[in-house]
Amino acid sequence: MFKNASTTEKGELTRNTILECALQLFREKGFNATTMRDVAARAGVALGAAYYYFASKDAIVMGFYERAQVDLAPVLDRSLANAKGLHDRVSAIIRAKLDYFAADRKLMGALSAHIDPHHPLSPFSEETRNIRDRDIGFFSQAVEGGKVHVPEDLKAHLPRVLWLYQMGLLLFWVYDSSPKQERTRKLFERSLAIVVSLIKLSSLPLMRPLRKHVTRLLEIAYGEETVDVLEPKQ
Amino acid sequence: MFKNASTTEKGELTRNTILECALQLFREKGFNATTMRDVAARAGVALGAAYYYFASKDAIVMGFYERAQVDLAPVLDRSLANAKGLHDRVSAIIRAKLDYFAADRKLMGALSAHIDPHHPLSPFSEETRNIRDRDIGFFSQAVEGGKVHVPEDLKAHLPRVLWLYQMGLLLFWVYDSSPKQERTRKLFERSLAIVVSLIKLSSLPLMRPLRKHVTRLLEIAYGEETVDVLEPKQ
DNA sequence: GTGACTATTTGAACATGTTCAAGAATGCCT
DNA sequence: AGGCATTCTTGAACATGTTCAAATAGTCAC
Repeated sequence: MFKNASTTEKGELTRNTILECALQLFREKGFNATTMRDVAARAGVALGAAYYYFASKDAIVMGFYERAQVDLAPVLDRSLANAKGLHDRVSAIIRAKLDYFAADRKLMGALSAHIDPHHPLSPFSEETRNIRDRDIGFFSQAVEGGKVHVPEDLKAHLPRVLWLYQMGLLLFWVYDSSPKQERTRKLFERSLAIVVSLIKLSSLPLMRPLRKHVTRLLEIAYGEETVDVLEPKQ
Repeated sequence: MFKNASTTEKGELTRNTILECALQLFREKGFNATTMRDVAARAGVALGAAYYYFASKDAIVMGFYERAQVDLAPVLDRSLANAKGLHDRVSAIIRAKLDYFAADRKLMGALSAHIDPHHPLSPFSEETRNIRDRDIGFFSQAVEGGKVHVPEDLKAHLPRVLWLYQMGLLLFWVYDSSPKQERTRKLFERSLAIVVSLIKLSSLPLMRPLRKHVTRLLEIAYGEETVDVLEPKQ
């Protein structure tokens, strides 16, 4: 998500300098209080250079996030390799992220402001699909190696549901003003226990009607309904 | 949520003129494409006058929302008076809102952008507590007159949960690009059926452990934990 | 009417995100 | 070396949200 892919080492160096200086300033003064003029000055370039490499102020944060995804991939692979059950695997993924982003919690708020799926920086947008799909991929792996039998109909949706669950948690965490975000920690522990229990219960024959309802709901929400759109209301 | 409460009829007139003209322009051109200079010009006042009455461009939308709450109150009272069961009562409340805001769906997006609870325009902020509590009050009424037995521990939280459910739905609706937001309609129907079923099931003895878990979770999320903060993990 | 005080209105100025035409630097080919 | 194309850099200018000192209008008491 940057404006001009540098084709030279010199350009790459300038881009990285701008990115690093911006992140420094964001951490020191906050995203909102840092101006692009501040960034350009610290990087020792002209204001226009910042815009040559980054489409907008927000896009700098996206640059950070994209790099984070690259950094995190090996960490997540390792975490998954070391965790056995579904609970531990999902927990490991989310913890790895909370740890990685701990020093930049405030900065994450600049990303979380983009709810509109049409905004290029939104977690739900077409432009960020690549990041999203890779992230969801880790949850797929968590489910696959989680030693819990998940019914096929739910299994198709579960990685994305877990991803949404994670996004909700991260959002709560970003704005959690409790000491060391302990509220998020507690919420995480308890909610994950419930989520995993519900997943385990989902294959019970007793749960089938509810499960059908829920998967149907997810299809609607994702805009991925199957052909029975004229199905009569039950 | 306006900056200067008008003490004169003249001031009140000017404020309303600015508000009406702004809303016109927001509907015609969209919130983002409308400038405060556009607003001032259409209202026939100076740019500074707009800021004398409204703290910011966003605050104009909040002015609209506050007025909507006033408009909606009698509608919601009537809707509740005409609906009998919990499902119908909650449905009536949410439908009334979807209907009222139908012509201004895009404009609602300007409000929904404020996730940060510390932002004065956020649905979760201290500044909007008054609006929030009144809205939650309607859900309390829906629960009270809904002819469903709700266990006491859950009952304390249910109006707020239903309010959150509604906010999620409205958010989905704001960004729903399907024809006539039919996806929202389907999601609403199905999800409300599930929500009401879960509420009905909540008083079963079988559900007590889960219910305890969930109410505990809600307490954490709201930052309203009771004294057993040192409770050992089970 | 005058003076004091308050409320309202004004528009130039400011702050900051963003744009863009022009110039400089670099690399390749003849 | 010169010419050309591409990339990078610049900073003035623009757009728009916002501020604020000064001017104007209105009210009340004397």
